[in-house]
Amino acid sequence: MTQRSQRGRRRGHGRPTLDDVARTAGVSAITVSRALRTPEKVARETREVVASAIAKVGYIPNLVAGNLASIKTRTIAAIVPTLEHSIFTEMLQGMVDVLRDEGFELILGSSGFDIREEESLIKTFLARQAEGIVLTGSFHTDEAQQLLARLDWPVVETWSLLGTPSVGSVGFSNYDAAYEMVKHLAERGYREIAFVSAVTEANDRAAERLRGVRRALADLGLPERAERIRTSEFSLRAGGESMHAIRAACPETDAIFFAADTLAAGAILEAKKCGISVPDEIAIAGFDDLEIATVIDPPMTTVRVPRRDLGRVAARLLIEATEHGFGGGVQRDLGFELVVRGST
Amino acid sequence: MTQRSQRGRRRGHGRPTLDDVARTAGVSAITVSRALRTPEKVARETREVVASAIAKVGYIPNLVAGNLASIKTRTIAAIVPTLEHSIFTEMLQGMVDVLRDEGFELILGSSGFDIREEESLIKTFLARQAEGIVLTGSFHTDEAQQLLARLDWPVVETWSLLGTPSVGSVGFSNYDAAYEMVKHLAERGYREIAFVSAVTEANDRAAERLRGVRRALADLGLPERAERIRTSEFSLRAGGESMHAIRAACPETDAIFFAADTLAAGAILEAKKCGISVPDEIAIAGFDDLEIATVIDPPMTTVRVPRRDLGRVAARLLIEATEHGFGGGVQRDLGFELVVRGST
DNA sequence: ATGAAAGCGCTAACAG
DNA sequence: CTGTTAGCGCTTTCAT
Repeated sequence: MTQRSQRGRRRGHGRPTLDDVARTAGVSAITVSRALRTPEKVARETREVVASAIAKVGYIPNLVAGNLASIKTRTIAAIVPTLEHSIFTEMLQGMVDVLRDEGFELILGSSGFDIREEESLIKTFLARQAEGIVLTGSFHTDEAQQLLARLDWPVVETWSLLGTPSVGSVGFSNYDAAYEMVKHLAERGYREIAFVSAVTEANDRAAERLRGVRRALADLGLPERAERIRTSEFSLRAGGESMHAIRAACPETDAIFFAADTLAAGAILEAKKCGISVPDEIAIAGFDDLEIATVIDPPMTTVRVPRRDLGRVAARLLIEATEHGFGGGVQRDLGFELVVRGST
Repeated sequence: MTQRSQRGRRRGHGRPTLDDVARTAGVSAITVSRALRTPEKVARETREVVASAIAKVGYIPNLVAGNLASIKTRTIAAIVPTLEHSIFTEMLQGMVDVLRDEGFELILGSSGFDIREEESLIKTFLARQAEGIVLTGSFHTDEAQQLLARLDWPVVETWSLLGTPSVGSVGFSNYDAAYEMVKHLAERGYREIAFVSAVTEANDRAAERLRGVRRALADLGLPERAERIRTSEFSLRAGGESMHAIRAACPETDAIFFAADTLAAGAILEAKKCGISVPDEIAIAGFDDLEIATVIDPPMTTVRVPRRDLGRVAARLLIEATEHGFGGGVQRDLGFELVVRGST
């Protein structure tokens, strides 16, 4: 029927194609294509013939060819800083949940908190024709930013509301959240407050939280001391170590606000181990509201952030953008919630 | 030059193509392609002309077209049960690390511990021409198994060594690990041992661990009581609840082996809260060796598993298989390590 | 070192 | 409801 079958294959993987199905069903290729993608446009009888031909030859559609022909890939890319923090993987789970429902697939990249690597991943995902890209935060390389702007590629930023990505931002105010926490600590009577964050360079979330802490300290007339503003690795152990370091440098410190529950939980565990009473000797606050915040003793005051919804909303925005166009760039403030528990 | 440019575009996304670059560089499309993929086969001078043409028109390669033409996608798919357990996301981080180095991309699926959903994801990833698939465990639907076998598609199974996937298995013996832990508990003098696992249906890892526990109890002449063999949700809270439930049903229980550190940690935290002494009143053992096992008080006896390496080795096996063929199916036992700490 | 021609396997466009 | 034709944008094959 086709040239290919008469001359024998010269390229290709040798697996059955639409043409093979069409030939054994006695219809044209486009009819098979329709039977698969828009069955309602194909006669019931034809559909059945096609279905059995598909089964007979063991046909599996080649979406790469379909994607090329239709200029649509139904693929969304996401770039997260790491797969080792559950806040990001929970967001990804939210994304995957809605993408799957809508027939999209997820290509995943992990940048290691390095915006140069992020840029490289973006380029790869553009070449792979991802129909949308989800980024973490709003801080990227100039080149990445310019590239995406020039191409007007659909982009959603998450965890922050500071950027102006083409499709939109889905996040909350890291500044406000940090500000609120310091305010809460002040209201509880703590005056010698320390702040520990994990990564800060090229991380606008961390930078905003720090800014919020500083502003709140200033507004509330509380002392800010450089020895009490620290960064730390991301681990339970590092949380405990930071606590000790701060208490060594500034023994009068009465509260520590950690920018991640993992750090704060590490501090609470370490405090217990050393017989340091929380919150009497030192108050501890976290950020994220991981499950451990609820079961640790004392339960931890923290900031609840809607990580799974971040992913869900980001995915929905992007899908809608690819299907109905986009413009302007929306801002979805999913908010945060100060959760006060016994550790402060 | 081309038909397309003379008649105006009728399809396509309108972005610059290889032909556009070729035209502005005054060379043929294939030369541009070579300059990009095998620069050493193109004259220095030509390369430079091409490079500036690429910059001038703002060309971005379309890998979908390239993939179709070359019948290679440099894409690997992974299906994990959930993105909410760090053991799986750490494995994924390991995969991503080597895939990226080798110029492969990761398409991600999350099955929700449902092998029917896994089957559906497999079909999608086949259609998307993933060059290899990484699965979790060796228990899949019959249809999925038959499909993969019939197509002889490159598959690696992780976390288990029980299956016979086309490329190989990367895991450890869940049976032996559980057996060893019970043996350890017995050696410590515990005789009334409980076992709590998370999901068990369609989960060969959990099933093997249970089998190992039973066999060990029998071999060591220890009592096995149905009330002490439980399944539980996966959370810290559920770990604590399971501990209480077991102690209520069998007060003589002197040790609980949890099939996940998260459960065990929840039990230790809850025990402390209730003034139950670990390990004196009840010993607690876990599985995974998450960081919390090292910082909790008392530190937790557990089984260390090489999650990151699981991903790395799986990725390498698959890449090698796609590049140099495969046959037989190798077995990579990455082992486990019993880590004895203060909780037993 | 460079090019022409012929696909890769599918779908959009336009009939009928 | 079904078919024909012409690509989608790239790489393979075979020349030169």
